[in-house]
This record gives sequence, C-alpha cells and structure tokens, in this order.
Amino acid sequence: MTESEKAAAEASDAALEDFQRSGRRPTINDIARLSGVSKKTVSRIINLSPFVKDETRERVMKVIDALAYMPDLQARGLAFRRSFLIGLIYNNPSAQYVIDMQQGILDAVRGSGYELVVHPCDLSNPNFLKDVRAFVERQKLFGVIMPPSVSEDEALAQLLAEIECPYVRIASVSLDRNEAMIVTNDRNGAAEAARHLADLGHKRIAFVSGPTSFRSSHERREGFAAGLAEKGLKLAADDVVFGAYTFESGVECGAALLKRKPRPTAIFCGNDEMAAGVYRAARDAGFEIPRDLSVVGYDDSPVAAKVWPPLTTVKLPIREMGRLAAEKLLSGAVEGFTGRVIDAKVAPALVVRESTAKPAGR
Amino acid sequence: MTESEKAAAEASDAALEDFQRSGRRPTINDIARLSGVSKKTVSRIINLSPFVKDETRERVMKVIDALAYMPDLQARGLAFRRSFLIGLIYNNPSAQYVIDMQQGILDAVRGSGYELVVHPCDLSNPNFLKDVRAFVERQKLFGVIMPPSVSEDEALAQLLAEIECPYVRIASVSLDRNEAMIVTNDRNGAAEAARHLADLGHKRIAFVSGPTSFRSSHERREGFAAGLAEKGLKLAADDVVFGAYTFESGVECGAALLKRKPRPTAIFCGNDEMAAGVYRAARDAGFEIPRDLSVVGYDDSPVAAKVWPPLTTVKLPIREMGRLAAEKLLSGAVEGFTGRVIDAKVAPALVVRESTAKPAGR
DNA sequence: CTGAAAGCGCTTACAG
DNA sequence: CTGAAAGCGCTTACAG
Repeated sequence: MTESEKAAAEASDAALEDFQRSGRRPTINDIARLSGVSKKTVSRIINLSPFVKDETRERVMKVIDALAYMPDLQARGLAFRRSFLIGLIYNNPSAQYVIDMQQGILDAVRGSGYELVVHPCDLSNPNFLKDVRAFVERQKLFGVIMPPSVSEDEALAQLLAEIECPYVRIASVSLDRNEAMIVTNDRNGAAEAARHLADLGHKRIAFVSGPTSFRSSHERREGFAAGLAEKGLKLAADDVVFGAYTFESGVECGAALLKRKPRPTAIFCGNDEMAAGVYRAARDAGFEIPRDLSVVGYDDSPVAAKVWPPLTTVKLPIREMGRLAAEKLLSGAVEGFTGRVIDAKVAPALVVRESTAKPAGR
Repeated sequence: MTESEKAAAEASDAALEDFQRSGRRPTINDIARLSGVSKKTVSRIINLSPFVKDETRERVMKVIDALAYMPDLQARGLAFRRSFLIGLIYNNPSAQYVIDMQQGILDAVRGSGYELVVHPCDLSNPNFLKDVRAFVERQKLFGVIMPPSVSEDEALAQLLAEIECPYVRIASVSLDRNEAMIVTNDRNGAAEAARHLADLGHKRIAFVSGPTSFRSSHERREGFAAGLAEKGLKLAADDVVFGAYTFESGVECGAALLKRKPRPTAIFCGNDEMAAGVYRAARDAGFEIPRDLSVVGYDDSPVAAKVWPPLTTVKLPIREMGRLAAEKLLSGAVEGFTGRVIDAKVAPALVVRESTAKPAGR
C-alpha cells in the first residue's frame, strides 16, 4: 500500500465513522460513495452479479456490513415492477392446517427477505376472481401458493397465468406443470388405511367422504377402495356417505352409519375433524371405540391425539408441504433455491394409535 | 358546452379508448394526461385532499374509473417512506386463536388496500428483538398488532416506539396508551366463571393456571379469586396448579388435582386446551363429568364444543379483538377509521354448556 | 469488469 | 385551487 493509498483509506474510514454517528439509514448512494464505486456496482453486488471483481466486492461488502445496509424493498420493487411478498390464498376450514402451512412457508423464506401475506377467500363468492386479481396486482406479489381446494380452481390458475403471477398449487394429484405443483399422493395414504383395517379382519367398512368439491375426497375414496380391493374387499357405493370435512358433519354421518343393520365395524373418515364427529356419534349411540367400532382419520391434526381413544390416522406433512411449495416458488428467482425441490415428494403415512382393533367376535 | 369544448371532449374520449385498447396498466401520468390536469392534482385526488375543485375531481374520477386505475403501492411507498402492510407478530400456541385474529384484522382492512403480513416468533430466541426490527424496517411496515404474550414484552414495545413503528397491543389489562391497547378484561370473565361454580354449590374448587409468563394467567386467577370471594369462598394458594396452556399440561394438572383428598368438585382452567386435558385426566381416573367433576374453560375455542360433554367456558371474541386492533391502528391514517374505536370495549362472557353441575350429594 | 444517464410511479416543497 | 421541478432508492439499457 503506497502512502497515498493509505491516506485515502484513512479518509474513507473517517467518512464511514462520520456516517455511523449520523444514525441515518444508508442508501445505495451512501454505500457507493463510502466505498468509492458507482451505485451500479453496488447494485450488482446486491443482485449477486458475477461481473464484479472480487477485490471490489470485498471492499464494498465491508462498508455494507459496517453500516448494516439493507436495500430498500420499495425502491427495488418499483424498479423491478414486483414486490418481495408471497401470497397464501386459502379456503381450508381447518385452523391448524392453515397455521402449519404458514409456518412451512416461513421456514422456507426465512432469511431471504421475502414475507408472507395471507389471503383467506371464499370460492363461492362471485367476486372471488376479481378479488384475487386485485390482491395480486395491487401488491405486485412475487407469487402465490394455493392449498386445496383453492388450488383445484382452474379458472384461478388460468387468471394467474394470464397476469403472469408465478404460483405453486398443492393438491392430492398433479393438476399442472411439475414446477407449479406439490402433490400429496392421497391415494397412497388412503390405501394404507384400507390395508390396516382389512388386516385387522374388518369386512363391513364404511367411508365418510369429504365434500365432492374437494379433489382429495375422490382421491381418498379411490385409494381406500383400491387398498380394500388388494385384500379382496369391496367398497360399495352404499358404503360411502358424504360430509363436509367438519366436526358437525362427522356427527351426522356417523349417526347415520351406526343405525344401519348390519352396522359397519370400521369407519374411515376423510379427515380427523369428521372422525372426531364420528366419535361423538358413537358415544351418543352407546358404542365404544375400538371395541364396537374402529375409526381411522386423515391429516394427523392435533385433535387426533386429543380425542379418546387416540385416533389412528394418516399423517399429512402439512408444514413440510408449505416449505416445499415456497421453495419451489422461489426456485430460480432467489439464490439458494435453484432446482432443489423440483422432484420433492410428499408421502402420507399411517399413524396407528388406539382407535382401531379387531372387530368384535374375532 | 362550446363547439371547441365539445371537440376537446371528443378528442379526449378517443384518447381514452385508445388507451383502453392498449391493455397497459395506467399510471398517474396517463390519468393526468387523459383528464387534462397535472399529476399533482391526480395525486391530491388519490390522497383525498380537500383542495380540489369538485368539477375537476369528477372529471378525473371518470378517467380513473374508466381505466380502473390503481396507484402503484411500491411507488407511493417509496415516496411515503412506508408500505401498506400491517404485521401480526405472535407467539400464541393456539392455531384457532391466530386464525381468528387474522380474520378479524382482515375484516377491518378489507377494501382499504392494506394487507396482512404474518410473523410468528419465539420470545425465548435471543435474536427475537433483532428479528422483529429487521422485519419491520425491511418491509417498512405501516404498523404492527401484537396479541399476548408478545404484547406484554415491554422491550419490544419500546423498540417499536424507538423506530417509530405504530402498534396496537392486545392484552388482558391495559399496558399502554389507550390508542395502543385493546384490553380483554380477563378478570371479569374469570369472575363470572367463579360465580357460576359457587352458585351451583361448589366449595372445593381448583384453578389450573396458564404459565406465569402470560399476564392473562394472573388476571384470570385474580378475577376468579375475586368472584369466589363475592360468594364467601376463598381460592387458596394450594388450590392453584400451573400448566402451560397446552392439552398435555392440562392432563398432568388434572391428574394431580384428582389425586388429592379431598378432591376438588370443580376445576376452572386458564384455557380450553387445558380443560380438554383435564377431561382426559378425569376419564383416566374414572371420574365422569359433570357428575363427579365440573370443569370450566376459557376462550370458547372450537374444541369446547367438540369435547364430551360440551364445555362450559368463557367466550373471548378473538376475531372482534383482531378487528378492533386493526381499526385502532389504521385510525387517523386511513379515511373512515378515524376515532371510531378508541373506546371500544371487549367483554368476555360465560357460555354455559354441559360440563358444570351441582356437586354430588346436593 | 465498471459507470453515467434515464427511468420506475409516486409525493413533497415551493410557487403562484 | 393548481402545477413544474426535484426527489424517494433502486434498476435497466447502453456504452466503454
């Protein structure tokens, strides 16, 4: 280092300290001035451009770190014509499901500077598409994530494509390009439940379906039927009753099934909420679980461990699904996410607790 | 209208149609040009300035409506030095609580152009304050809402004040200026529960407290003790056991209380989750609710209606609390919110279901 | 590998 | 009541 370089370095150190004392939030101009480069070069560094000499980058980074510089997201957003926000558009009635998904998304974006904006909605609202469009366009969302059954709305997916808003859909089967899907393979989970009940020796088995407007209702039914078929059993149309994925609908469906003669010895429910409702119906009708009736749920939500006896159910890794969806969405656009999750698989798994046993008399 | 005015109007109509055909999103410049005013005047209209002639406003509004103009939030944000985002910072373990609060906040901001960004956090994380600060400053949040127990952290409130981030805290007692508080008056709710149990004839009554780190635990305990005192009963220190507002802790506390001789004939729980745990403990120990034991919860969360027998509990209007908090936050800054809720009161109310009855032998 | 100029779509401060 | 200029803090397109 020559004398004159040393003097320059000292001068810039002094300027840096002056700035620190000022207490102002630094801008790209401050960083450029204090490190002796143009703001364009600072911009290149912020945006991880490879076209910066290592030495230059180090010098600038030192100033950035010393001043804890954070680029202004509004300004970047204005120039980029988009924000650093991810939208979660959902209509799932389960609070736990939504919270788990939010957590998963936040797991993925932590440290990236992106944040999560939540947008519950109602598919039956005639303004639904207009609302979503306004939401996306006003905030210039980076992209959106959609769990079922919003994810199954083709008109919405088409709208998002038209306005060029990246999205990832979470659904029980693939509905889109691989890059835009997280698939939960509900058939496999339901088939596992079927094999479990068949192996215990049950023959008269009923299925409480979710609403037919949810794709998962069909997938779980078909997977369940396929699992029974492997064991030589059949799920007749008459063995299926329809609920709404809610506790109350579970009570009603359970009560109806338990009045039948002969009554089923096992009931598979489309989700845990309805299974809890079937518990209530069984109690009201004087049946004991699992002695008189085996029950299996789906989701492994917290309620599954809180009911008595603890519920055998199919575990859906909701938080992980959220994380995978966010990683897929950011993949490519954000450093560190590239291609990592394109082939991620979600595998449902049976969790055997105490609500299933051999049927009476075996 | 003179001939030349008419010609001008026709010309501008044509220009407007041209623009509509272009499919571009209009900017403030387009609106200004097409309505023949400066962009400053358009800006005044967007910002509801009274200093615009009615006739001018009407002319400009016509163009705004025709083109469905939405001001760019990034650009406004850059100029205003803040965003149009409200943060929800929370550490509440109940999914239903958080979802209800989110819904309430969204009820309030609907149509205002503001959106909700969620930020779960962990008070015990040493980086907690730094994380929140980065969250608020990076996104330049308009303001934040904090439910318990985040709301009770004075260091956080002080930090937000320092960085001039408006906030509203939700808590069981007032901790701040009226403009920054939604108070849930937990003492009153707990006192109602106490009177209900005393009126039924219970004498041996226990309280399962939430964690002492939650202010609500103290408030509910003191309110409960005060309610009992009105009826000539006393809540001794020995009658209080401490849980963690979780199901599992409720099981443990319930089991411990039911082993006592003489055992309590009624248990008031700091929340519904723990009450559900006490149900489990009662069942495990062979006691029937309400025959052998009366149980009262707090919150009126969905679990209260799902357990058997349905739980008597104190209803906390969580969604409304979220709405009130958001209205208070936006009050003053956003048209239509001014002063409307400064004196809003949250009143807890006892919901009597089937988990409470006279003690055995009366 | 680096930079000067123009622009993103708004608002503020000033002037009239 | 209205407007021309400058600015918010970044990036893009171009040039070297």
